[in-house]
Amino acid sequence: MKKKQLHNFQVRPDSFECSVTADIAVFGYLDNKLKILLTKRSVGGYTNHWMLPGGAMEKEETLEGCANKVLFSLTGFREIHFEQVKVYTSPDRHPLKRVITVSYYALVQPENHPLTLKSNVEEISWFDIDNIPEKMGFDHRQIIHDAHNFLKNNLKDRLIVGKLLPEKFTLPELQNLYENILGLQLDKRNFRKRIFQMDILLNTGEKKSGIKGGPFLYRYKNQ
Amino acid sequence: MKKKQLHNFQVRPDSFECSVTADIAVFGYLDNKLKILLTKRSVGGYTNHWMLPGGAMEKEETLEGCANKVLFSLTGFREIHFEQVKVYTSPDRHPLKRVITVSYYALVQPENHPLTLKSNVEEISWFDIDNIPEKMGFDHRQIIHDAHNFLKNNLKDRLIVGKLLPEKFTLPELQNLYENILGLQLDKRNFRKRIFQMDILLNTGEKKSGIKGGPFLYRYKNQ
DNA sequence: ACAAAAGTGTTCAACTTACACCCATGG
DNA sequence: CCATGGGTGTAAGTTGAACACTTTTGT
Repeated sequence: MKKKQLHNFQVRPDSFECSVTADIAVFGYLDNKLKILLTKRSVGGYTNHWMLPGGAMEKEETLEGCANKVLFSLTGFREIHFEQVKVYTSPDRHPLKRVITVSYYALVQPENHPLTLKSNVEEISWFDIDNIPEKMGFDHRQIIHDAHNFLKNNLKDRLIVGKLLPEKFTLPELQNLYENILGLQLDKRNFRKRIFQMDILLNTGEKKSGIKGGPFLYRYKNQ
Repeated sequence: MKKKQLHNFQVRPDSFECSVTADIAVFGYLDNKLKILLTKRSVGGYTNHWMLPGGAMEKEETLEGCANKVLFSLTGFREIHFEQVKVYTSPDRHPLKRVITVSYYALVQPENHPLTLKSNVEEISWFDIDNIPEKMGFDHRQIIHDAHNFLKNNLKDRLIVGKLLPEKFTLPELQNLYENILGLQLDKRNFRKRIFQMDILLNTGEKKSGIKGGPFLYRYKNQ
């Protein structure tokens, strides 16, 4: 006779276990477009699908540590700052076994992070955020959507987009980045006013050449 | 010879697994104070410590499902709305084994949810949010702190505090609730203006008796 | 009738939005 | 020299903050 399970949800040695992965939505800004970094893997499930870089947490690491390790391993990117976005726990989200995933987002400058093919990666590429592949592995389309929303919301209060631009950039470049993230047009004068009020930029005095109008180059204050 | 692990973080059948729990920060509003619901368990680790209601996810359920089940089992509360707050993955956060937890927050009216001692619960009680026990189980002190911040931030844009009040309430009661969550004093007239602008309240025409001044009772619009 | 709490408007400052022209540079 | 994009200011509307007295009810 099957023993009726007591309603005791304390963790016991034999509590159910599953694998845990970190999936990282790396955003970049390239060709005046907000991009997201996707890979095709040469091993595992979904080998023919684009997916976010991600991988399984191991015994002695935090998920943040895992995210760092995995991202380095799949892309070579190092010392990237992450933030948690959301947990996905649908029982059938992974074809092989029960796996829950935590999504992170990160911002990088593609110029400083050239793409190289590391082992187990078949393809790696930046995709326009509003033009990602139709069929993606797992629930990564949803994860990207949620991460993009998270980024939009963060843009409003905190100001975390420095990482997406090279050290020196022009104000129109910064404005275009904002417009890309938010998906809307901003007024040039009002945008500049807001940015200057924040008092976070330093005019280097240099002008960017090759562009009509001769825009000044700025960089973020502090270090 | 130990086989060197390839840097392949794909999920495999033998990928590391751990238990996953949901911990729920249930907020209530009682005696004009914002409270959080804590339990002492009669089984498992930390039996002498207050802790958040929570428990382990099982094979065929989502974490949200788990949170619902666990909360019902430990408190009898049903059909509560949750939102994810954060994931905690420190390898040594649980004394028995590797366990990661996802925290949720929920809002209830204590009047509608009388506390009863369910099985495996030794004590259950509402605690003032700014006067929680010194020693708590696991990292629950941190989790409560993060959940409270989450609630504060949510209060600013979305308006999700209806669940903390009885169906009919006075504006001073609502204001006191806001002040409790935010931890600051608000101007009566400005508060009323803001709330009325939102156009979410309906004046029932009734007055609450037993209180000098004879305040009107309001309720949220729609259903 | 007195004490306690509810209810009510206005002013000022700060911020947000809309809007048009001149200047610098590249071709 | 002309086309392209960069840079600048002001006025109107909106929002947020400060502030005191009258009305209602309980005791």
